Amino acid sequence: MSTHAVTDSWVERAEATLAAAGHKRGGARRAVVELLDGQECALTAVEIEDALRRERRRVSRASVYRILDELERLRLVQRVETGQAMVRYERVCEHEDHHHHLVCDSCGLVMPFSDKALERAIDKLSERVPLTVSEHEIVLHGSCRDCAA
Amino acid sequence: MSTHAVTDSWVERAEATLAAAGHKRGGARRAVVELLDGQECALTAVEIEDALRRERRRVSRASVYRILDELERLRLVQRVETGQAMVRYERVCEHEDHHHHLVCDSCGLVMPFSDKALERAIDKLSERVPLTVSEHEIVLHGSCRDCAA
DNA sequence: GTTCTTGCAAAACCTTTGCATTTGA
DNA sequence: TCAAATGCAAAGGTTTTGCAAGAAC
Repeated sequence: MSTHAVTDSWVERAEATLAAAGHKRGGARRAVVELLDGQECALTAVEIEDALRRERRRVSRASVYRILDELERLRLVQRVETGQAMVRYERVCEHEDHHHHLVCDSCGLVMPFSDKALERAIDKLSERVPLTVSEHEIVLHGSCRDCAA
Repeated sequence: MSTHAVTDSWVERAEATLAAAGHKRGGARRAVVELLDGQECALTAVEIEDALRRERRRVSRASVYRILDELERLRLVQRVETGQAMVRYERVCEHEDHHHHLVCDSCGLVMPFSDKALERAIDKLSERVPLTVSEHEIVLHGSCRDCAA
């Protein structure tokens, strides 16, 4: 659903956006950006730190948070609130289809899904509401197949 | 949109459900339940504590959390995740129309909204997804009228 | 050389837990 | 009398911040 041919386009956009915003390059940020680019779904800061440690690219937790914060400000990543105490983050791809999340409340599994009818309903609705809507987030909670069994 | 004629029905249902679950009555819980019943939208634990202090019904923060936790377990209240660091809680009314939330990212204002087409889209979608869906949450982010001006 | 980046440790913040006391049935 | 409810203080877990050293431009 996400990483097809153009593996590096989001990374490239991220680098360009960061440079345009006056940032210098740094190893920690590069590691986080590259990791996020390879993910199908949203990760927590701790998961990011652990994944990087596993690939021997240790980055301090404070840096992970600072980097995510900056990427979010530049709209390169977005937060995903799943009601699981820790915030999750995932890259934002222009042109690629927008997805939302399914959360298994029993084991914590998070999966992406997308639905055109839902997006249409949201778009129409967004025009009739007392808010200039910039983003929306939809989370479905329940039991995944393993847990429901 | 919410509190019309039957002001006390949710409070009564809450009392009955709590009693049926083997709970005794207590002043702190009664204060929280009555406060929630008068709200149009979701509050955080701290907001609840402050509101109760203002009406001279001081309840310790630990009790507020314990009470909300129990009310949530009994499905009398539900959590609302708005991406604002603190979890919000609001009462759950059967038969009353289900609503979702608009969040102003600049001032933090939270408003309810509801939309039939959106609910239909969610219901249909819920059948086609690899999760037995029990709940869903929709949050629209943007700028409220005051902040967009 | 100046500014951004990073790590470490400490702080801040929200939420939960342990324990002793009070209260309800 | 027994179980539940409550307050207080302490602990837990996530996220943020201060500061100094290092890297980029």
